[in-house]
Amino acid sequence: MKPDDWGLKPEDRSQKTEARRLTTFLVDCFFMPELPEVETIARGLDKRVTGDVIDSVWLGSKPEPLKSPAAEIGATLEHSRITGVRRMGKHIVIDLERLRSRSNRKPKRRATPKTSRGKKPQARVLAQWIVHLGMTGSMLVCSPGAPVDKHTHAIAQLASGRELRFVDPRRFGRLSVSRNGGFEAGGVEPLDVDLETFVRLFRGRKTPIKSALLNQKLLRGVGNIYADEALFRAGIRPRRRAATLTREQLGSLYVSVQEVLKEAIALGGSSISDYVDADGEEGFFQLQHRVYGREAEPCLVCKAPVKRIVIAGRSSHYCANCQK
DNA sequence: ACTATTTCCTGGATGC
DNA sequence: TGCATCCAGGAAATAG
Repeated sequence: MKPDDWGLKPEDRSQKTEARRLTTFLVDCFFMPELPEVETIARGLDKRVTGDVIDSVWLGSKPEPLKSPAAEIGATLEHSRITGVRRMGKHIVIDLERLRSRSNRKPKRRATPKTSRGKKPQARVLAQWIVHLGMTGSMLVCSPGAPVDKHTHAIAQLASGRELRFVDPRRFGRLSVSRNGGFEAGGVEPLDVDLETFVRLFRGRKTPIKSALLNQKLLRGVGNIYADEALFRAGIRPRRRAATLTREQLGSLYVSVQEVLKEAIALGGSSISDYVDADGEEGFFQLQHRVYGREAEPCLVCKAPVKRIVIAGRSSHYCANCQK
């Protein structure tokens, strides 16, 4: 898109705006992982690594990405079979089934806990590997020979001969394990929640609706981009206090949030197949943003310039004409 | 109990 | 050319 297409003279745009647009574009290239991206990545991983066994684990020396003690992560992941990969909020949850180690198998120790004795023949010790991608994190399924990125923080060697790698240059991502498989993400799933529960989330809240949408303890999975997009579609300004929204507006927001997320998942799902492969990083189609990153560009509905303000330290984009 | 603000972290772009 | 500064983001920590 060239300046001419926007109907604006180049001198109308400040250099700062230009720089910000460029930055937003670059951020886009990283595919900031919000709910739809994480969903797509989790599905891709599920297809690739479910059934495989983690033989051994290497963890990097940088402490930030590790939320659980390194020793605990290692002990939990090694000798575990991956039974599935799914998404909870913005978290990737890798379900694990602990396998008895070789040394334990020899003495034929009784593996069945007393509580379930007689019900099931073999004990299934469940655990979970929880991954949060932060801003720039990625989970790659690689061949062992693939060059190791310098920002690699964890490598799980799989019995199939492949490796599952966690790479994150900015180290906002987090790794942790849940030894009993009881990870709780907090908040409700935007795509599962019913309208009544959704409406109740915002009752009596004085905080701007944008902040409430970003609060993972209320709704989990919505990030800065999809919050802006959902509010635009619902015709609600990001600074509106949550409690002041009418029931009708909340209903509209409910629909918009689900619409935006579902559309993004559909787009991701159709093109993500190679994203998690180190060699096949083709990226994936993204939902056409209507306001996010479009400061000073004409609103796609009314042509008024899109505004940018800062809420809770995050840039927020909206059309002052279409959103009330 | 809520809400608002600050902090962490890097790489790429800009400013002087 | 180079060095300092800014900026993006999620969530935990801190302050009010």
